[in-house]
Amino acid sequence: MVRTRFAPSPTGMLHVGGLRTALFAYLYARKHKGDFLIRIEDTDRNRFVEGGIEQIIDSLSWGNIKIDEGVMLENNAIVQKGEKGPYIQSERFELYQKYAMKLLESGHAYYAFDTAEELDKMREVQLASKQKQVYARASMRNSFTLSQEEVKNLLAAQAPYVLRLRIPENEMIEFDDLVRGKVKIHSSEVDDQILLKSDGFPTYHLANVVDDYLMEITHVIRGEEWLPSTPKHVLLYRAFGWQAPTFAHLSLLINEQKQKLSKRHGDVSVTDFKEKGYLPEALINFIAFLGWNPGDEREIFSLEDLTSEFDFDKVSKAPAVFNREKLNWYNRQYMMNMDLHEVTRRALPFFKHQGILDRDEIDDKEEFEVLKKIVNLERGRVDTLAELPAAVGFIFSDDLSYDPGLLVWKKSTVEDAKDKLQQIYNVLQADISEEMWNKETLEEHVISWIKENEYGVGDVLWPTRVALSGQKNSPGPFEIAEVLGKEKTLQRISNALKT
RNA sequence: GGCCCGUUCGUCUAGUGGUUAGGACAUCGGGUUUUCAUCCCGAAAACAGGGGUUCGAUUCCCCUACGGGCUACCA
Repeated sequence: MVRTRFAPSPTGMLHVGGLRTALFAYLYARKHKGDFLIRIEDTDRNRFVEGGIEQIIDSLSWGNIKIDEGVMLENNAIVQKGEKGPYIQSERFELYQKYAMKLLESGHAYYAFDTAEELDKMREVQLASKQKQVYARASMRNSFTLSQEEVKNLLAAQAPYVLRLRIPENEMIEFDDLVRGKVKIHSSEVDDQILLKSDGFPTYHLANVVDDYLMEITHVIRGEEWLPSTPKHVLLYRAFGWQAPTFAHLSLLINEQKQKLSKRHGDVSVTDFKEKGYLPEALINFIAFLGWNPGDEREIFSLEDLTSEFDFDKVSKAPAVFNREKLNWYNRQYMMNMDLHEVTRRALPFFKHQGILDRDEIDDKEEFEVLKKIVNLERGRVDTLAELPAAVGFIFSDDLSYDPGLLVWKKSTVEDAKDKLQQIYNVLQADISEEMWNKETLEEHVISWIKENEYGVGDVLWPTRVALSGQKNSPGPFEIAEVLGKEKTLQRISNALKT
């Protein structure tokens, strides 16, 4: 039974890199009919952000990543589900104490009483003498350098202490990584990691290992930044006598400048992309392809497709640049190919935001149908949902202001343009009833009328389109006319005649 | 500084000893189209460098360079 987990700290927004890590963990679990769980790693009380947990889970569910176990949201309230809980580390406080004590008893952990200043000094000296930057066990104040008596006294006097992991001497620590293969690090490079802080809270390393074991996690899927500390984790599993899970360390997401994706250089959080009008399907598809591919030339993958095809043997080791252009392309693909009703529904909040609508839900069926047509006009011409309201703004504007010269097609003249507009006005007025007013009928009729009169198509259609849109570039005149309806269409043509 | 990880077109990548090194985004050119967008066709564009191993290296090994990560009582 495969069990994977995503274990964020509640420090605020979910980073797109975090979304990708969660996605890969989710996909792997799904593919193997296992469970995907969420655990909150809030052992650092200084980094807690109010509402952080909700936001992260919210972002995951926006991306359609379903949580099987652990921390989730129900009616916007945090709930925990599953047999292995609690799933929030601050609620598991005693547990870590207990396991830390076991390590102490078995000699894998020891007391250390050094102050922050002493540790700073140690590092300073090491740096100056070009020694390794690891805890100098032999020259600091700890179970090794102090007598049992002294340790006992310090403890009795309630002196602050930490528990450190005793790293074995002169040993090559090896582990297999699903994306990197065999990784080896010599124990002399590994620090005597603090396991229990002086405030009694565990560090990531202890809590992570204890929880992954207790929650029966089979595959630890996380970012590359954890690779250097994995030997500590391997040693911890061994010290406890537990079998270590399988590791998979994902490469990082970087920006165009090849640096770690960060807030300073633009959008990084999932909410940013949601608010910019990206479709979750597009973001997920794009992000999955940053470091993974199916091995052939297909590019459009639904979450279901990804679930069945994802595997770590096709995950690349190199970091990937988060390229906005490609994301935009994906988003367009999804906007164009998604069911119009659905796209429109999702665009509603953006229309509201732009003040075109006064609400983000529409119950009236007819009103919604009209909006669908409006959305359809521009959905293939914009990158995101957020750009839609502005793009269709001309539909809602009752007086378009544009340079009359814009009505003139190529080498034609103002007079000719107006002549054509007057003629088309008459034709539409007389020949096409309200009932027959749709783009197919309009096009059929107008085009044959143009042919009969041997007019140039552009000579008629260009001024008509400009009269209806007021813009140099826009959808075609028949599409716009359909959305506008007969009355408004004629009104706009007549307005153009007056310019 | 030390350790670890990485390196194929500008970008995402395919490729696992013998290929005209393929695709996608972006770019440029052409076509369809009343404009834009779409669509179609085409072009330019890459194996970081140096040593090995081999009949033969993008592919395997080593070194160098470059990039990144870690080096906290943060995760």
